[in-house]
Amino acid sequence: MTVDLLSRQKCSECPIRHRAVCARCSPEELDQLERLKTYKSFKAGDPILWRGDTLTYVASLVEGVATLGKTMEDGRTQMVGLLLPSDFIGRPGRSEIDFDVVAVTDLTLCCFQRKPFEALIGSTPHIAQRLVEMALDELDVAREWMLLLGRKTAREKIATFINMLVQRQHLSGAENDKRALVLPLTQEQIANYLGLTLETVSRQLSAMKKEGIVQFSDRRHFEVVDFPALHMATGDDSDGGMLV
Amino acid sequence: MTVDLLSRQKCSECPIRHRAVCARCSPEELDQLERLKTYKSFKAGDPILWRGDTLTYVASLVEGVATLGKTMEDGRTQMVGLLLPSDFIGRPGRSEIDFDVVAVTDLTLCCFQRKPFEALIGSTPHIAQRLVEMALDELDVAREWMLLLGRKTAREKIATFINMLVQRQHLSGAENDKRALVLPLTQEQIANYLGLTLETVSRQLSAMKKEGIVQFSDRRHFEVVDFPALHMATGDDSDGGMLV
DNA sequence: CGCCGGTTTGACATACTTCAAGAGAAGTGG
DNA sequence: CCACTTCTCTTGAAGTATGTCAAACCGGCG
Repeated sequence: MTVDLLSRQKCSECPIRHRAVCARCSPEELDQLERLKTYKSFKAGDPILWRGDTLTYVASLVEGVATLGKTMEDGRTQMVGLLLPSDFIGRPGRSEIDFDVVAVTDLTLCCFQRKPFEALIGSTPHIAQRLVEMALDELDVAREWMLLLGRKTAREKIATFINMLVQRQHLSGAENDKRALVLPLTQEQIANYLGLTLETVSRQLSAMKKEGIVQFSDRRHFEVVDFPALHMATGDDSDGGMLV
Repeated sequence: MTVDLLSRQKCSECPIRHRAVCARCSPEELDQLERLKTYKSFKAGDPILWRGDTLTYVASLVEGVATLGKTMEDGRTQMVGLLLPSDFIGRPGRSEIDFDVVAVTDLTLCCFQRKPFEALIGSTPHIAQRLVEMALDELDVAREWMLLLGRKTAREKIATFINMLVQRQHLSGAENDKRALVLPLTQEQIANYLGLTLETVSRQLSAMKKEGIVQFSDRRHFEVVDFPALHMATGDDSDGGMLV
């Protein structure tokens, strides 16, 4: 369920200020955005957008986790993107969205009406530039995932997935203990992300626990014990980046 | 092997004029591009760019077919994109490319030095806009393909692939007989595109021939005989778009 | 003609799925 | 605070789509 918050936080204090679409904006440009924006909140499990919905607004994910997914008629589903804070939802230029966006945790969006936002793109090149950049980054990620989906084994998929979590979590400056990781997804969701069944995910995770590569404190929190082994298991670059 | 052609064709007579990055350009903007561009030709099988190469130029594919691919150390490879005329190669803002680009047929590129091109993006919004649009389109395609790679059966993959060929070939206004199709890839390449082995591709194609869904005239030319059955076999929207 | 890349076909192997049952957590309501 | 339901995860046994290995074929091309 949507909750519209009236309170508009200052963009300058926004946690995703330097990574979102607005990253490159000058103070004046930021002012324009600030007048346009609204916050919306969603509870874990809430659908944010359904495939085929008219896209009246676009948004930056401020806090929380969401998934992009596609579902076939018989129920098979494939997650095609994992949205973390600073990621962008929606596409200027298209009025319809082509997949489902679902809140995985409680989350809040920074929304802009699509039309005015599109106008802004035309007039402020900093946003357009950043948008191209973000789209191309996502494209790289999507292509990396195509390799994973098409060619990697179950074990490699899991290892790659964990490795990605590690990197994205570090990147976003969440400076908790370097090794403590939050797993926002259920195993069924992981399965949908990796093109596997939940049973296979469970079995592979158990195996990696038993082998001492990862260790779970509870269902949602774990840490990587053996990084080299994890890298090894991804199937990527056999040497990989030396330890963090 | 690269051949640099000196002759600069008029942009206004270019076959991909209205679909490539330059689609939206005004005559004056086109002039600027015209001064910047060079043509390069490649023979079938030539590598155009290797993963890790420095990206000194970006380009539009004018004629021919190329593939984007990723290869793992042990040789497994996954094609992550199929480039047809008007598609764009390279990404402004990044100096390195993250996958291999290979010419499948003889082809010609319309190249721009990356630096001047990036400058142009800053100054002419029409190019930036078109670039966002194209990047987001590619992203949609990539995500559709993720569903295919992660969840579809071999048969659904093949059917979807053929269906895509049909649509792209029609779209690009090549007005030969509506049903006659050119298959630019070998079965091994198709396999790499679909996350299968060549044997599976061969078997599924044979099956579809036997069932009278498609028909081959020679190794590279075929036609779809039974469109409804083809749609059915893709696993998408069971009704699908009524016949063309 | 004989080679060579691409394709076909068969027999066999296996990684992953499917089906099924049970055990923990975790939320819900009295 | 304790039953009761509902998720989520675990583990096993059996099935299957697809991969692997191997041989033969086919059409071009030098």
